Amino acid sequence: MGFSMRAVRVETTVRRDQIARAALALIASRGTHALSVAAVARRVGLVPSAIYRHFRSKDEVLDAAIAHVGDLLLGNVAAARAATGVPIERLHVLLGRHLSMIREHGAIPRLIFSDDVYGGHAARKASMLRALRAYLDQVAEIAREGQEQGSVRADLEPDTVALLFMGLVQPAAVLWHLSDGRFDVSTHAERGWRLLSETLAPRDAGPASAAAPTAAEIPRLIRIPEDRT
Amino acid sequence: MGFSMRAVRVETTVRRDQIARAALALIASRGTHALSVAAVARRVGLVPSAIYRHFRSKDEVLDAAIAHVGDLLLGNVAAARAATGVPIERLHVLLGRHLSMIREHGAIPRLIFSDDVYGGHAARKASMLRALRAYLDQVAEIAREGQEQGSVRADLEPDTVALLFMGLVQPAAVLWHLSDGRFDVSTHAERGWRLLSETLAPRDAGPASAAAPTAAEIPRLIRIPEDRT
DNA sequence: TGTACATCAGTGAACGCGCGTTCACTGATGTAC
DNA sequence: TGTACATCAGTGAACGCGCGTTCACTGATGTAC
Repeated sequence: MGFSMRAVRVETTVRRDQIARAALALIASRGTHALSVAAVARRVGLVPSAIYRHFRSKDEVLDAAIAHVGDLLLGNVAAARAATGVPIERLHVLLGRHLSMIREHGAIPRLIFSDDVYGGHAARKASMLRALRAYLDQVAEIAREGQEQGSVRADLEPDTVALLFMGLVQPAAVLWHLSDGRFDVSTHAERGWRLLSETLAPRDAGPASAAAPTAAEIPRLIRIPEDRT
Repeated sequence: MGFSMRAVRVETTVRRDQIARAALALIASRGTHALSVAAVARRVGLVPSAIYRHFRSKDEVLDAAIAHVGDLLLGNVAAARAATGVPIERLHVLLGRHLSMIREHGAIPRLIFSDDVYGGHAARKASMLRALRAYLDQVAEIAREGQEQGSVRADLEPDTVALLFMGLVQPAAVLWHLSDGRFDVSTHAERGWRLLSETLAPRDAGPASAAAPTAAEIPRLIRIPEDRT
């Protein structure tokens, strides 16, 4: 332990990936201020200055970690799609995967809210927003599929469904983290899901609300106008 | 501008409050890593070392800011209670207040997720959890009042209602921040609220779900076991 | 197949900056007599 | 009412530490001939 040995040379495409993963793991376990170049290097088995062979700055390492988060989220959607063809069940599977992702990589919410994202360059904030939006769009898309086949109320705006879905996950994540894992995420998720799926299901008899607008006349909510930069 | 002048002497109880507010304002506008002793001092009109006449460390300043957040949240509940006596309307008013609080003091979510809270002493994490829990308890209490007078479904666990309420606010906060205010919070909130209030309302005819457990047999969700420290 | 050279990942020492904190001091406000 | 002293908020210089980044170097891998 602790003795030094020259690390084996690895090509930069592989190292970049290792470094991004190490950065994300560090944030997950100890927060973004634990994300030092030295810590990342140690985790990968390199000396701090070696990081600069693969990234131009610490900022770029963070950007790579953020991109990795986006990949993980979309990977969950793909898995949920593969698991079942029934839209409602897809959402249920996705919920479960998202929650267990939080239990493992606590990183996501910490990254989203971290000062490094907010305070950083506008470009980084935008790429985080893009990743989140892509995820929400996927959830909305599943809701839309449900509407087409009649298992989801037609008067709901898919984007609203996506946001409610996100609202099922986020508070759970906050409490879980703050309580050091003592908050019972799965029980909350089950109860929340029961209510959400109940809300999504079409009413058995008659229109739910006479004045409910149709999907067509509701402007999109998640489509945020692009930044002018 | 920029010339120096000895600050007028103010007693420490007042200064402590000024400093806590300044710290929160700084976090709100520029994130927790903008919370330097120097920045806080400048904002209050003091020299950095003067902070140490009122707090033993930067950590204590942060603790004071967190306590202030708790006060703001509970203040919103009191205002909602004062505004109307109808439980459902109270929740609606509270939602509106909470959202405009986010628009002004972006600080809350940033603080909750900040590394300073997570990475800091367990005591700080615990006090943040306590503040949040107190708020959720208040929301649950309002839901319970609604159940007593029959305007909220009796088969819902009040704590679940509180978490769903929080779930209405949080994603909105995230998107609002990431999009630099371009995400339409109030539209999302209105749609989400319409669905939530619909979900809370008792079904007109018959039991919503035959197997739905009664409130009495559901263990409390938000009552997280105390830490053993 | 062998030799010479270019490429590029890894190393460790050194730098400079920001920031939290300490400390001896100043001077105004409040209190004791 | 006046004088002497204690208290305590405010000051500015200085410290030490952590950390991102640079740079000249090493040495293994790949390529040209």
